[in-house]
Order: sequence, then structure tokens, then C-alpha cells
Amino acid sequence: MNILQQLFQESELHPTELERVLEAYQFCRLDKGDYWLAEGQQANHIFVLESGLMRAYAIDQKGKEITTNFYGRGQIAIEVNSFFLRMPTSENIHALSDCTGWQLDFEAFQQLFHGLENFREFARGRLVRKFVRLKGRSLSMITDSAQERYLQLLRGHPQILQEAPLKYVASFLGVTDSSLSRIRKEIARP
Amino acid sequence: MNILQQLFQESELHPTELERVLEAYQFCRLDKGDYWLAEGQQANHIFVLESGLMRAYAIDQKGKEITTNFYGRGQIAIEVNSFFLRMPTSENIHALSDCTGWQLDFEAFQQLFHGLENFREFARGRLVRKFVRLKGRSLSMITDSAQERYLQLLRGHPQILQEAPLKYVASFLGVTDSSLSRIRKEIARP
DNA sequence: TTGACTTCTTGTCATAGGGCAAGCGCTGGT
DNA sequence: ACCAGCGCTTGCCCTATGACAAGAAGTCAA
Repeated sequence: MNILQQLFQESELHPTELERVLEAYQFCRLDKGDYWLAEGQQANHIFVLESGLMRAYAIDQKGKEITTNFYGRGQIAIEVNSFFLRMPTSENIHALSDCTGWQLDFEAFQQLFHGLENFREFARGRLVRKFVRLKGRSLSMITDSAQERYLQLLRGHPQILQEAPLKYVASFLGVTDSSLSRIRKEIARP
Repeated sequence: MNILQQLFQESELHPTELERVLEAYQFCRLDKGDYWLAEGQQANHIFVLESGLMRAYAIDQKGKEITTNFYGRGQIAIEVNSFFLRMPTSENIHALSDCTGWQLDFEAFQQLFHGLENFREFARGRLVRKFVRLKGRSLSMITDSAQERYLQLLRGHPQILQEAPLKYVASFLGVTDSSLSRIRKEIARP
């Protein structure tokens, strides 16, 4: 069973509907370092990751990269603004390791979204959960210390810390790489 | 023309569709201080604000209130997690001044969402823009100083600063009220 | 092997912002 | 008129984190 079938297990799609949905996706492979989306482009796909790790980042006013997200197996890489509102993106998404997955383009997405009630309930649910996670992250930036945020990431997504360079993780947590290094030292000692 | 008609001007709804949509909303009035939604409840409505100012906040681990949003005229008050995923909310939303507006309950929302393609394009667009703003806020917490965030709020939403008590604004910006007070002093001097 | 890179760590110093407590001016109730 | 409470400011001191620069260690290629 591939990752798409797993993904849609949580939906209410009937077998014939599911078949229609699965057919709309295309297999896709990325090499480590490849850009799936670059600033200025228009995002025309969403991407369901089967293997590998991807990272989204933006460039701030001072030219620094800020990691906004990591995507691992089973997660859906998407740049919401660009994909849904059909505008050029200000984010970059690239592969931190060799990746495989399944892509769906906007046109096909619209067909399914407007054509299948169960698909749109599913899609709305995913977007909502994305929203809720982002909100949690936003709140955490206010209420938690960098160390707490690091520990939460460690507990919730240890694979990210194993596979992603520390500097990417640091900006995701909202600290510099030096600070994150100190935080790790702090935690390491008993 | 009331606020709902203004709101749906940006949609593609045809006159007959629009009529159906408008009929589904109910007028609603809140007194200053009233809670529109309280922690533990299930959000069963969205609320389009016609007049007044509302505030959403969460309680952190140490029991402190963190303002997560303000809603003014023309904005849609909603607790996304609770409304769409049908779970008890962990947020509170209350009126900072006397408010009027129009409510739509979940059942009616679902009818419109699944029944009218143009309504669901509209609703999806609103959710997406909410997502994008939240993302901007989240990024700003990392890249900008408290003073910069204050200035952005001042430029973008001056009415919030005029109508909301400073302590609510402070936690929205991610600082204490003392710090915000100092920031304002700093800015005041030429 | 050597050199160029990248990743991560560490030291030093500077600064933004937090915690706490006091003070001050309004406002509303009695 | 008086008190209580709220909203905002301010002073003092402290801590977390940033900026910058210098290593140490690992990786890769010639």
C-alpha cells in the first residue's frame, strides 16, 4: 500500500471515488538539493511525500533564510498562498535528501475539490489542521523559551533533528545556530 | 448595504445564490465584555462583525492570557479548530466594545459550502488568507523586533491601538505590557 | 595527503526584554 | 468626598539571546 492510500484512509472516500482521486496524482522524484519550488514561481502543485525530507524557507529583509517548515513522510508539501491564490510565491521548498512522492496539480485539485464532497471535506480538514499547527507554533513563539521549543521538536519530530542541519532547525525555532548549539549543550548535561 | 453584502462583493455569487447565502445569516448583538466563545465550548458559529471590536485569547501554561487575534468591522471571527473539526475550543473570544454582526451556524455553513461552488471558493479563499496572515505573523515573531511589530500594527491597524487596552495588545505582540509601554515611549520621542 | 568547505561549538561582549514593585492619574461606586 | 480598581508608566536588576569571530571536526575532491 502506498502513501496515498494511507493518506486517504482517514477520508470518507468510497472505493470508486478513491480510484478517481489516486489516478489524478503523478509519481515524482527529487534529488537531494533539488528545488521543488523557488521564490517568484507560481506553485502549481501539492506534493505528498513518500520518502525523504523537505524544507520550506523564506528570506527576511536582511537576507537571512528563515525555515518555515519541514515535510517528512506522509506530509503534504504545499505553499498555501501561491497554490490557492494563484500568485507568485515568496517561499522556497527544496529537498534535504532524495525524495519520492506524489504530485497533484491545481487543475486536477479543483476538479476533485468541486466534484467530490468527500474529497473536499478531506482537503478542508487537512488545511484546517495545517492552520491549527501553525497557530500552535505561533503561540509557542510567544509563550515558550527556545529551549522548550527545541524539546518539543525533539519529542515530536526527532527525525528532523537527525536529518536536518542544525542551522535550518535553528531558524525554524527562531534562534541563531549558536544559540541552538548552546541549548543543546545545556540539555546534554545531566 | 450591510456588511454581508460588502463581504460577498468579492465573491462570484450570483444574485439568487447571494440571496440564499444572506438568508442563512442571523443578526447578532454583543455587549461590551460579553463572551462570544469560551474555553471548553464547541464553536458552532462564525461571526461577521459589522461594528465593534472583539478579541481572541488563549491561556498559557502559567495561566497568562495571550491575545491571538483582534476582529474589527468586516472581519470574520472564527475559531477554526473548534468550528471545523468539531472539538471543544481552547480559546476565548469576547467583545471589547458593544458589537453587532451576523452569525452563521455550522449546519448552515455546510449546506452552503457543499451546495454552492461559488460559496466554497469564497470560503476557501478566506481561510487561505487567514492562513497567510497567520504565517506572516509567525514569521514576524522571528524576524522582527517588538518595536517593529508594534509599528506594523500601528500602521496597519491603528484602530486596534486606539480601542484595545495596552495589555491586550502587548501579549498579541509577544511582549509584556511594561515592555510595550517602554517601546511607545521610545517611539514617542523625536 | 592536502586544501577547501561545511557543520557545529565556544568565547566575549552587547542588548532586548522579563520580573517585580512602586507610583500616578482616572473612573465609578458608596 | 473617599476609596478601590484599572490602565499605564517607570526604575532596578537579571537572563536569554544576538552579533561576531575563532576554532574543531568531518567531508569531499583533486
